[in-house]
Amino acid sequence: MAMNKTQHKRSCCPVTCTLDILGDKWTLLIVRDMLLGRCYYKDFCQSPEKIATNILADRLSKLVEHGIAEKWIPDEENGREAYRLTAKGQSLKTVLESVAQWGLNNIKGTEARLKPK
Amino acid sequence: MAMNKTQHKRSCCPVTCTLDILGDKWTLLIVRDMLLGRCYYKDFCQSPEKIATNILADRLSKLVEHGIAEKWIPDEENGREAYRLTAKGQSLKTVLESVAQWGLNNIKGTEARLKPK
DNA sequence: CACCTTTGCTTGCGTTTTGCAAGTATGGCA
DNA sequence: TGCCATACTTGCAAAACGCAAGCAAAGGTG
Repeated sequence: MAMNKTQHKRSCCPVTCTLDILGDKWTLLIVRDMLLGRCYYKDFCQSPEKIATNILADRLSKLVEHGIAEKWIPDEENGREAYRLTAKGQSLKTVLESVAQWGLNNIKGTEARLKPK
Repeated sequence: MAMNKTQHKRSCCPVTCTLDILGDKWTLLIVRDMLLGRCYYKDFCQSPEKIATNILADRLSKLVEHGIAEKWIPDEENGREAYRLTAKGQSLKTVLESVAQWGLNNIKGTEARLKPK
């Protein structure tokens, strides 16, 4: 999948710059899952939207690259690698909440169903 | 440009459904411009991000199709067609504000420079 | 400790979307 | 009536996406 070439900034508008990082159909869904406490690659694959694995790998590396997420090893019995949000990533919670609220108010058939893991 | 086939809903999550409509690099910028009072095709073309005209036409038609924007004729001396947000579109203001605030807080070099027209 | 399964990716390839340039149709104005 | 600005559409190459398959490494099992 495409790697990061030095990316052109379309403008200095904060909306534009945020969209340059988060403006696609998948990135915020991964952030959503992380906010719900999911952290393993497998967890993201199993979300109901069924992201393709190449897209997932690409978005995770970009989230890390932008300092929104980071890799770490949870202290559980198995020492598998995982991902979690940085403070910068955690601060996306307000964005996610406003997006979710707009969807609930304006799109019929939506439902806040996902539960923290 | 690709017209709307009956679109598959990835899940009932309000974040997902919102991203199915707004999740790309351009749509929210058009909404931003409309919130700032811009309404003519030309106005959107002249924003600093320099959207391509085929993308703009496509996004405008999708915004209208989703009931976020509508065409209307302003009562000015010239009777040109224009676009404006519906109530549903206006309610995206909170989303835009949270996105803009996150950008201002987390991306260096961003600046809220655009002024209402 | 050999083998099997799960996990976390990468690769290939056909389809869709994007970006850029050029072309066209329509309305307003002189 | 002719010109110019506006509001698009069209064509095409390049990039991104979506799907299936493959693969390496870690863990668990007998």
